Amino acid sequence: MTDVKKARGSGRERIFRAAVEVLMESGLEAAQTRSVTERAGVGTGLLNHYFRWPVLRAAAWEAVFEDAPADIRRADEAPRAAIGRFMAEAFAPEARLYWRLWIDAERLAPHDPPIAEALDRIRTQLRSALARLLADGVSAGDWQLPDPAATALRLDALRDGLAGLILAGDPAMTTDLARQHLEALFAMECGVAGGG
Amino acid sequence: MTDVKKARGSGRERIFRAAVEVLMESGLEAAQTRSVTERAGVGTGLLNHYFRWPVLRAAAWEAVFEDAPADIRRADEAPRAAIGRFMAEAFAPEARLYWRLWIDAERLAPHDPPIAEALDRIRTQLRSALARLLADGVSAGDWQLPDPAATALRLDALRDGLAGLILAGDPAMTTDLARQHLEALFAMECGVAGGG
DNA sequence: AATTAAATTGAGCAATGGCTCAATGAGGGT
DNA sequence: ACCCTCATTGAGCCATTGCTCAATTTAATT
Repeated sequence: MTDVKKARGSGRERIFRAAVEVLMESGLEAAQTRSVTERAGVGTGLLNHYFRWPVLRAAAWEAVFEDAPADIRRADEAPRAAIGRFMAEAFAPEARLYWRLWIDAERLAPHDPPIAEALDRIRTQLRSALARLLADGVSAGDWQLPDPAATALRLDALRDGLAGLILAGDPAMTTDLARQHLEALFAMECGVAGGG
Repeated sequence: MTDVKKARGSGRERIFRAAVEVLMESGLEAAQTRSVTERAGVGTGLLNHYFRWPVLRAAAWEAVFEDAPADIRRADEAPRAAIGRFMAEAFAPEARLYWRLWIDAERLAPHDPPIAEALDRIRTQLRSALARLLADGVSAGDWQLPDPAATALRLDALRDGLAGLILAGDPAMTTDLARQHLEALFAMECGVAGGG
């Protein structure tokens, strides 16, 4: 070994943390074992000693999204404030990394069981957190929704679709416009007449 | 050469047609040059003599979607009928192949210029065809929409998102449910109160 | 037939990327 | 010291895949 280990912890932990970092930088598909071992400062063999790449990759992916469901509605946050944040953060520049990871996971899921399982877990949690938030807003009288769970699913799916357009470089789609469309859907869901 | 050429035409044409077939069977990412030459019944060198793989792949992809924009609204079809078809066909089993090709293209576009250009062309045509259909329905008094173009974009994006959920194997999403959500959006866009 | 150009072939190149494995190092227990 | 176990290394294996290129066949022209 050279001398200075940048990161603390055992090789196993360092590899896992490095995997998370590499995923955030490169996305799911471009990420490679060599980038991970390089960043962790370990030999290539150690990664394969502790992990299988598809499993490590899925675990690191899940770690990235671990806190997301709880962040839908923060402690003591009013439903209105949480929805405001949801809209504001949905297409914020800082979210780009997460869109890419998310859409990569959707693409890989059919051929990558570990990713499919992780995606299912996080998606279920995210969607029920959003549905709960919407239902709480109804209880609080902030808005009306006939079926909060269905609305959550549509908001989720529309956000996915809009994020996909931005990532795919659709020249007619900007982050601002995407946010407006998402807000338009929410307004319609609440019974306000549709608009552009 | 063996003897019986399955397909007519020059090697160049046979390769192109084989590429289209392989795309439909394998999707954009799984498709390989060897599958194409094998199916075309030609040597591997011939493909590279006439094409560069990324270019051929994008051209074949575009050929698959070539007729789609015109098929949004068929000749002498009433707007109501066309929208009905749009909803019915959006998640039909026969459409699965196209969803996969579409979503593959969105994924590849950032790193694959030929695909990006083809995707842009088809997307623009599809979206304006849908917007025109929606506007015609307004003119015909079939429905009311404050901004048909914006509605077209939202229908487009929601369909993308829902198709992505199905393809990614979301256990909570079925083709029927997806159609209902898409129809729910259209109803809300037209001013009918939202529902699940 | 001879000549030229175009079509066609397929073994093999080169780069990629996950993973193996024999070797080495580092403690812990006796 | 001796042994045993676990951590660690990294050169190299192996499969994949787009693509090259020298050689061959086919076709048209004179």
